Amino acid sequence: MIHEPAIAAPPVGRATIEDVAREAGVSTATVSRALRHHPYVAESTRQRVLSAVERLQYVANANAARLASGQSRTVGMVAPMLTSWYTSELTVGVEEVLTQARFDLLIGTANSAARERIFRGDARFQQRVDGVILVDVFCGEEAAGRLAEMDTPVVVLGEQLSRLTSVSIDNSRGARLAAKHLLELGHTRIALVGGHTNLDVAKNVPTERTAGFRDTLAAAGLRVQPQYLQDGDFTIAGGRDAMQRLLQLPKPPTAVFFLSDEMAFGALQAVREAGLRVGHDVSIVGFDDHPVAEAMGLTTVRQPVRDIGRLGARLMLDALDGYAPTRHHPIEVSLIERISTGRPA
Amino acid sequence: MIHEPAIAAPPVGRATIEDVAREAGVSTATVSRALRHHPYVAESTRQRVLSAVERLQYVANANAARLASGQSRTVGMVAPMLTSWYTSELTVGVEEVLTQARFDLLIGTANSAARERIFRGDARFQQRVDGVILVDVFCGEEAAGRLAEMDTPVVVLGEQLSRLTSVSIDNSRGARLAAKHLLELGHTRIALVGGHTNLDVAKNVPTERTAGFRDTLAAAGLRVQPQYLQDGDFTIAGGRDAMQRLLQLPKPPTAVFFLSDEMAFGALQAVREAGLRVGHDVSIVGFDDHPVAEAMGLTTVRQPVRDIGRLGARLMLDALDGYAPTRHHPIEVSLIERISTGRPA
DNA sequence: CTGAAAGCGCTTACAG
DNA sequence: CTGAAAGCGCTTACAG
Repeated sequence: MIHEPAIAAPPVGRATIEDVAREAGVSTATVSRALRHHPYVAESTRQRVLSAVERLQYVANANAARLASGQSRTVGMVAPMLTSWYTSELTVGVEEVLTQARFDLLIGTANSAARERIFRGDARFQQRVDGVILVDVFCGEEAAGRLAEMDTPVVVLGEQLSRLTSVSIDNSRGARLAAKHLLELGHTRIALVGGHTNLDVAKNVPTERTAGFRDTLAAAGLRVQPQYLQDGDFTIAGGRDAMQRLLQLPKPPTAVFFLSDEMAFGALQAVREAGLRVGHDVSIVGFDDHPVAEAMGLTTVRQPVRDIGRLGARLMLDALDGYAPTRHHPIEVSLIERISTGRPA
Repeated sequence: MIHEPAIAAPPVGRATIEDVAREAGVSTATVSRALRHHPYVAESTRQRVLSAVERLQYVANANAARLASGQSRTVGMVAPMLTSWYTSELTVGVEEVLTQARFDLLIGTANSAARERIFRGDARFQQRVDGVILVDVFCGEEAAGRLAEMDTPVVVLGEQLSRLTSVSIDNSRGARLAAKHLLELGHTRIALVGGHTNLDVAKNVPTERTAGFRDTLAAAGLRVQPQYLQDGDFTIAGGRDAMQRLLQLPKPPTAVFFLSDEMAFGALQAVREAGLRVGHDVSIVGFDDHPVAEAMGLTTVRQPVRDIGRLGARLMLDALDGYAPTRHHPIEVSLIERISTGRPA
């Protein structure tokens, strides 16, 4: 025996805009307008719609909305080394702002092939997104010019380009702060550990930091001796190896500036393994203010990575709103003094 | 003077399925089938469609596809403390697998209100996703039973629940490995630093680890003295404070087990600040194998967090494919010996 | 301020 | 194996 339901069954699955329209006694067009804060909707009508929405637990189907409006409400982000601390942190900031504005984030890795295509204006990526955030892609002014021509807004993070909206720290200034700190402590035998081999794209980062550091030393009449220049590969292990090489020198440096905190972490370990005391026998300065840096007592140049991501996302939203003066947004760095630096022994 | 284009202008914007159909001389239905590896499409037809797709640089509009098929191709993930290392790492693993399968990931924070709603089967979240991955939500068997009744598949990460598909390490076993290691080194004055205040939800983690650790000590006729039990808040700073308290004891422990690497990082610093040597005066064991642990020389219980995320995502995809035997998937932990542990002085 | 209707670009029974 | 056509759930000129 089959039972007929006594009354019409409630709609299975989620309520649609039509259910809301019926419930509120208006058309679907009005529901759509009321929900998107369209002007020219009578306040009383809006209230009726809102209460129907509440009763029905209505949530608009994003796919339908996007299809109908032709807006994907999605921002693409292209970055190298997705799993690095830096990129994760940036992503968290971007995601935070985007999510709040009900935008989706589509993440792509920037291997060289992918980058090529973006710069050529390949449709595949652009078609799916309303705008693109480029992280540490370092394409140069020429490619940037082409990107500026596209109808898809572009925001660049980590580099300054004259024709694109961009957000980045002043790498040179950060390095100068580090140099100044070491000079003030009285160091003269100063080493610098950077890295190039591991960086497919972001070559300007080591270049700018190295230049800034040298400038400040030069102004004090000092220079980095060739044997005090080491490649640390921008990895923990590389930093450790570089530090070991420095310690084995006949006349080791009394202070070392590492272009990233992770390299400095490796160095702290190397110093300890050598039975020396950090901040005493050797002073160490990093760059980043990695979450673990405080616990390690590492003096470092702090860059607010998550804030950079947040600002980048906000600029993208502005651009999508049509309000987008193309300009560069510099972000402040600062020196955080901890126990890894001290006067030379 | 206005120039008429000599030939029809190429379609502005992206190619649609209709353009492809025209180009290939078939219907849109056939294009759709050919592209989704539908059986019953003649090989020659498929080839023609594929080459038209290539020529037109066609990419299907995901919004339209999702709307038409009724599948969101989106998986929701709910986790506490989105910015913690653990959650980020897990997310990377989940995202990796999902992206590969062309699924989107929608992330939500599991504050208590949000969790409440999920367990009540609130439609808002579920409506937008095909399935939900719950991270460290620790809802208990009762709520899990309700979740199991839903038509939306659920995968739980970090806890074992009888009626849900789940992935987690054996916390007790990890702690036992740590205890065994310290016992074998000859330690008897052993402390344990856990934390409860900072953990809104994942209370079973400290509980299970603590129990496992005590069991192994008990089997050796030892126990953790009350003054050797400290709360480290599961933060770096908390670990440091806890270590300082332990070192100030009239008879400090010779070894300390920290229930997380981050707490252990803080402890390493405290030991160094006290002028003592890690692995010599005090042995320290962590839990996680955080990316920085190796550089710190920290002996720890390794859990493959990213792998857990990957497996969780794969199980979700299986469930969405209809192949989903509900069961628990245990993940192996292992002890990584480094220089932070040694024989008691 | 509001509604009827077309349309966004796909997918999928249904019929052949 | 393939096509015509309906339909997914919205948005948006257009007309009132």
